[in-house]
Amino acid sequence: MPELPEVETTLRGVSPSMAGRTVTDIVVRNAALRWPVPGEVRRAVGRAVGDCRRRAKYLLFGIGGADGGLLVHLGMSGSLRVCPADAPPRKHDHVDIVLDDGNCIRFHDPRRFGVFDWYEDPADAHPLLNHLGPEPLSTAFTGTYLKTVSAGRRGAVKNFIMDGKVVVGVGNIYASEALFMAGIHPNRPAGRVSAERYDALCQAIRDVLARAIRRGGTTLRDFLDPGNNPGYFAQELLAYEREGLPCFRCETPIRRKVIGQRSSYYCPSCQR
DNA sequence: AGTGCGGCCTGTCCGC
DNA sequence: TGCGGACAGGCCGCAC
Repeated sequence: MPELPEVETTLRGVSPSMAGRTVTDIVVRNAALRWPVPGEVRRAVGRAVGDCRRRAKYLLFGIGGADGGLLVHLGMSGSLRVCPADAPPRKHDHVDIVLDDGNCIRFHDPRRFGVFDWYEDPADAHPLLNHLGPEPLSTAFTGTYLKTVSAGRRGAVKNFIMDGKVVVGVGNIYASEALFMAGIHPNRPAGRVSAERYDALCQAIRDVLARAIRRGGTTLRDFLDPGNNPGYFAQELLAYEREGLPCFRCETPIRRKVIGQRSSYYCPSCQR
């Protein structure tokens, strides 16, 4: 389940194979992703890949001279890998970006919650991107910002930090982790978290995401990077999927509770 | 405006 | 052993 660290890991994995290469074909085997893959993606054919970057959990592959590029979201079960273009596709290998060196970037997504689309410059004007909040690892993301935006909000702080309009890239795993690190109960109303504790939460979010990126992401079940390597952050998780196990801080059993339709893990003693 | 929830998907796991 | 159902979850879009 790719969250920001897994998407960043994917970007770092595919970028060296893509940048500067010319796209010779886009092969769409199954266009029925979250939204139909549009024919416009073929605008990349015959052009070179330029700037490769990430915005939130979206991968943006700029295409030289096309005033736009390819937008990819891995959804819940998507992955990209680099492989020979003539390698036989596996089940759920829906799209290939074929490159002029004989390799391709292959998009695989069993659950098809992913997105493969074309964007026009500037990418941030794309309907999927134009409402997004700040990047958690940018200087715009601060405790003061969280405190300001949360004013009057009565929903759970966990849902608040998972809201892409507030801050992007904080998914279910890292939300639980950051709230544990900051000692904040996931169910606490967002508007009732103090400025000091939002400073701590901001720091925890930055810290957990940065460490997870360094470990190549979190492999819980099936995440593999483009070179087929798992991420090594799972062994550093403090709360997520530790229901019933002792809290590392106070040994109280970690509890699981569904908040906003998602499993949340927290220490009922340390997190208030 | 903020909040909550349905829906999209398939692989995996659990209980009968 | 087989089978149905719950569950996993990012994020849009809708209803209140």
